[in-house]
Formats: sequence, structure tokens, C-alpha cells
Amino acid sequence: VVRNDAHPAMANGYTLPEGAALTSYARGSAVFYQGDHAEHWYVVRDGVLRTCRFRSDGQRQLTGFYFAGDIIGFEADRYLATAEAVTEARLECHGVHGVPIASEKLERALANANRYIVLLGHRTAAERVAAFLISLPRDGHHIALPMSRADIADYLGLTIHTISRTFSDLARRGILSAESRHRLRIDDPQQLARLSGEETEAPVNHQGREPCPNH
Amino acid sequence: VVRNDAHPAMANGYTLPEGAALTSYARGSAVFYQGDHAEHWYVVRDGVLRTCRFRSDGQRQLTGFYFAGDIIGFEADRYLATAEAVTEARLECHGVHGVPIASEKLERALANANRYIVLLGHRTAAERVAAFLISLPRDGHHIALPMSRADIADYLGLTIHTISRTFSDLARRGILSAESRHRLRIDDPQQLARLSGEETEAPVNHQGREPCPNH
DNA sequence: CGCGGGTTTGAACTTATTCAAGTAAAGTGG
DNA sequence: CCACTTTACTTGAATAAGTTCAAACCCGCG
Repeated sequence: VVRNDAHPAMANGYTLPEGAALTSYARGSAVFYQGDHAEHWYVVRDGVLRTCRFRSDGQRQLTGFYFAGDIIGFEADRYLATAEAVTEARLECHGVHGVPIASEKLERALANANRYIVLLGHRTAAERVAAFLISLPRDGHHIALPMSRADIADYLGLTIHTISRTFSDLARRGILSAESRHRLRIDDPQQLARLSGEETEAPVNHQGREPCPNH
Repeated sequence: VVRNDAHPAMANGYTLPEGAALTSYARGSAVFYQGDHAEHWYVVRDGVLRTCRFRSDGQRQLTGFYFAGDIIGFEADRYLATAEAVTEARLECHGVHGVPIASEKLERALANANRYIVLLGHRTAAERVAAFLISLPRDGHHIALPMSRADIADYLGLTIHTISRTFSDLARRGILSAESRHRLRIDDPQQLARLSGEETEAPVNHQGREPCPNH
């Protein structure tokens, strides 16, 4: 299962260090489990991953999707969620020892979590779906949706029915077209962005006040 | 505004280092703003804080409440959210330099974010409110709600009407009593926990598989 | 060709939001 | 300290939105 191929340029500018292990995972297989001792972290080389947590009533909550260049499992102590392959995927596996830019990775994960929290705070299904689509990697006007409707539903806190209806509705409104079940075309990116309530990245009144006078 | 009092034991076992600055904030005042360069981080000594982000349509999303012993603003580069005082509050202010256990703090923030994501994934208002109440500091059977209904609504992705109705409904069902607007009594903690869909902290089938064979 | 999983859609129902009053609590100024 | 004003909270009724239940559809695959 383990290979050590040569590697092309990565999505995030990340480059594979010499000798990093490359592992393949079949659709649906787990990379690690929530609560397990975190001994490795991974860089997605290709394919798509998801992380999920479970409620005592059996309900599943997806907490993230991960694409080429993304990092999963970079956690001290124990894994915060279970990671599974959405598609056939290859991952670089790294040991927890010899980690140079630890807090930088955690920082990015925290920033992602905060964006996701704002997404989930959106009230209507159309807003959530729009925000979700915008967060996905785009290939020109096209978006690949390798995950199932159930995955999207468990990610957005909606049902598969609502996901399906919302796609149909957005298509009817001329915002997107479904080229296939797992491939969309974005016809009106601006309206999609407006729907998503895109966050203001430079916000609010900053009156140059010194928050901590004695430093 | 700045004082440097002696300090009692903190909620989380955190102890105030000699000479850490102690600052007071009035209700509603900001500690720092989203996007500002993160030059300080803070430990809540007393009072309650909130962090929030804003959408381009003006919608506010609260991303957290912080109580005595909690840490806010521990972020590399720039603040991820604006922090404001919900009540009169006193904070210890620390410079970013000389931070010993950096990744540990980020780790905790990330774990909190993940729990919150699962909370927001809950579909019904009663579930969200129950999960919210359970996440709050308890004083015996009592819970203090210093924040407004609007704060709770913006935190849970609901309206103030739904928050209010849900409290009334939970009271009608004998799960809690409203002793005042800002103080609740939990009459049936087990039913509240069940409603919240408390997360399984020791989850899933862990078959002792080695995820990364060559380490 | 037919089976089966995943998806879409319709209809009835449930839940949350909106709109509109009301009520309680918290200032404010005499 | 009390009337007055303002703000926050609660509640009712109508509307809109999401879920549930049920059926049909589509597409890949044996």
C-alpha cells in the first residue's frame, strides 16, 4: 500500500520532503479515529478526505473536507475527529517528532474552523450551501463534488433532501448548473457570493486604541 | 484603568505570573478587533467576554463566550475575531513574546472550536439551546446567563424569538426554571444532556490498525 | 436487462421566522 | 423615590422554511 513516488508541485506550495511516506486509502476507509493517540499527521497528496465526530444518539457531524495540499491530524495528544477517505486518496504520513512549524499549522486549522463556524451560523439552506460551494476548490467555473449528498448534509446540518432541493433551486435561479451529480458549473459567481454572505475580511471600526497600555 | 492586584486561584488552575498587567473593560467595550495584528493575548480574570465575526450583509456571528480562566486572542499574525466585554471584565494582558506553551493553547482553542461546530450542526432549536447550556459554567444546579438573548441567538444561529420560546418550552417541560432573565436553574440535568446529544467521547471501532506502516 | 444505491421530487407535516403587540426590567431626570 | 422613557424580553398569529414520509428516477454495474 505504501509508495514513495516522485512528486509534482502541491496545491499550497507544500513540497514533499525526501523520504516522507506515501500511503493509499480506499474510498470510505479510515485514516485515524477520534480519540486515538495522535502519532502521525498527514498531507493530502491527491483525493479527498473528510473528518467527522459522532453524537451519542448516533448522529454524525462532518467537521471538514480536505483536498490536495491540506493537512489533517496535526493535533497534540489525541485526534479531535475521525478521518476517512471520500475518494481513493494518497497521503503523506509524518511522525509527530521533528515538526518545525507546529503552531503555524494549528493556526491555519483554527482559522478554518472559525470560517466554518460562521458558515454554520447561516440560517437558510441556500446561504449554507452557497457558503459551502464557495469554500470548495474551483476549477475555472467548475466545482467537483466528490462527496455524497449525505456528506454535504451532515457537514451543513441539513438533510439530503434539503441539499438536493437547494441545488435544484439554485439551478432554477440561474446561479449554477448541475453538469452531473458530482460536478457543478457556477453560472453567476457574484450572486453566489452575495448569497453566501461572504465575510468582510477587513472589518469594523479600529480606532487605533492601545488595548494593553503597559506593553 | 490598569491595576495590578494580588490574585486568588483561577478557575482552570492558571496562576497569574508576577507583574502581568490587569486591565478592566466596561460592558460592550472591545478588547481587540478582527484583523488587527495580534500583539497580545489575554486571560479572563473575571467577567465574561464574547468573540464575534461579521458578514458583509452586516450579520453578526458570535464565535465564543469566555469565562474566568479562559484565554482569548492567542493567535499568530492577526486576530480571527473581535473580542468584546459582555459584562464588566478584568483581563490579564500578555505580550506575544515569551510564550512557553503556545501550541497547547492553540490546541485547546481548536478542540473548543470542534465541539462548537458539532453544537451548530444540531438541527432543532431545543438541541442547540441544550448543548449551549451544557457548555456553560455551572454553579451547582444554577447557570448564569450574563449575555443577552441577542448574543445567544447570534451564537446559535437562531433568532431571539426562538431562543425565548425555547427557554419557555424547556421550562414547561420541567427541564429548567427561569429564576430571572439571567439566571437559570437546571431541574432535570439528564434530560438536558440527552436533548443536547452529548458527544460520545470514546467513539467508534478502533481496530488497532497501524495507519502509517513505516514509522 | 434488471437490480440497487444514491438522488430527486411531491405532499403533508413540523419547526423556525417574521410581523406585531404586549410586558417586564432597567435607566433617567425631576 | 417615583413617574417617565428606553431597552430587553416574551408571546401570539400568520407566513415561510425545513423535515419527514413516500414514491419515482437515474445511472452504474453485475
